[in-house]
Amino acid sequence: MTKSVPSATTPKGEATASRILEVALDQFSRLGFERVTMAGIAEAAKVSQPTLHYHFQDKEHLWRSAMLAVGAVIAEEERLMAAARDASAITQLRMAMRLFLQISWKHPALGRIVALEGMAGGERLAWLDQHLIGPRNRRLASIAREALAAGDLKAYPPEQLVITLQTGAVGVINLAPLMKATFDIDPETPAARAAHDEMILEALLGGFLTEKSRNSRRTTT
Amino acid sequence: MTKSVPSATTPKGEATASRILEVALDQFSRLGFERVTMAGIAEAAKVSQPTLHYHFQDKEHLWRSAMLAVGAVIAEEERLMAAARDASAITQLRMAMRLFLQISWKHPALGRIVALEGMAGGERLAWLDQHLIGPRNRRLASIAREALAAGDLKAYPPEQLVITLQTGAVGVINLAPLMKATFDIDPETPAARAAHDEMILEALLGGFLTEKSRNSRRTTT
DNA sequence: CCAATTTCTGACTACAAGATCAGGAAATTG
DNA sequence: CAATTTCCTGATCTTGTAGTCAGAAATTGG
Repeated sequence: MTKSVPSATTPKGEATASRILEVALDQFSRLGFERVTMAGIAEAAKVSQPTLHYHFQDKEHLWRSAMLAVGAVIAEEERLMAAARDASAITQLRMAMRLFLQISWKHPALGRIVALEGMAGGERLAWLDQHLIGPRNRRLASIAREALAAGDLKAYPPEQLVITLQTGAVGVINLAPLMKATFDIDPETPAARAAHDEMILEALLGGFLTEKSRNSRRTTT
Repeated sequence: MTKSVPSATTPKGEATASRILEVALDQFSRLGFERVTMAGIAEAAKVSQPTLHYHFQDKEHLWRSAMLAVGAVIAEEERLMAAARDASAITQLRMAMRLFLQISWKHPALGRIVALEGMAGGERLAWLDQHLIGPRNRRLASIAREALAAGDLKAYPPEQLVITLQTGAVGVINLAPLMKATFDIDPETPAARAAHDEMILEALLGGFLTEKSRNSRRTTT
């Protein structure tokens, strides 16, 4: 679009760029776009502030680059989902939830960013919707619609169902600071995490299943 | 604490102050603290920017005042809950969820702010925890613990359970802009809202109940 | 209707943060 | 190892925004 950045061509350059991206992703996801300062990122990445502008034109570009880094993770998820395209809709949905949890633990940034921008609206949400979450969520909704038609899901609007499942699943993960403040609990603890995963897959997802599909449950890792 | 604001003593003054509060609450909850500008609030409230400083010392105080305004709503909720202190824990929990939904629709600001600050951590979260959400959540958790002991709830950590229920319940409400962007759906529509409430109370909450308590369900409005 | 008090504003200041640029350091290449 | 290119930084500019202040406007009470 604009004069593309000298796009790192040297190992050294790429190393710094990716270090910056890592820090940026973490901060953006935890604090949101405006609360993050270029100087803060620079400091955490052990570079001077203008270096950020060398590798990524401006804050907006840096944000997008960080998002695309997460995008790679989603792509991976999609790939795994595609491998199971023949399975029943309800099986795909279960698998999607399991994957969603895995990813959310490994990259909490994604869920937090979606929450932040999804509440605010605006250009960044539009970009996220177009490039990252839109297609995925629409696909999930259509799978839910299928499952509903097959009588495996209770009869609720698939879009609301999908969003509710996801927000419920990542609530505890996103709100880790709140959990700490209110209950003095760290959800990242292996025990807490295991309990959470089971709770989401059994109780939360289970609540949306019909009796029929709940009984025919299989393969639970 | 500091020299208290001339604390509105004239009808005119109180009127503007509350108009400012209303605007501030809306903007803070939708955008988060830093994305909101004093000038923006002033404009929306049809006053000059220094007026904000006249009624509320600074941005921080304005934010807190706005939060306390929501606090009044929570207090009301607490009052209603207190009236049912004799009911079984599981009944109280059901009632709490119904109230939570009602409040969330009427004052979406609360849920959004908790989400925003609960992810970021920091001083404002500490303040929120202390003044608004902490006591309430701890009480809910202890009710959940009771219900669990009574064999009405599946055996998951009550704290995580409570947060998951809440985040699931408000997900669609908080993420209204995302629903619009991705699905072109407006969750505020009476139909969508009714479907959502039913979904939360039946499926979401239902998923966490034991068979025992699910069968003995009563009074559903 | 006048004086006192509260309410509000225009003009201004201070400062934080994003962005720019000239030039130096480091790496790469022939 | 010299030339060239990439990478990085200190210094500086610019802008947006919170906050101040003197005084005008409006409101209230006698």
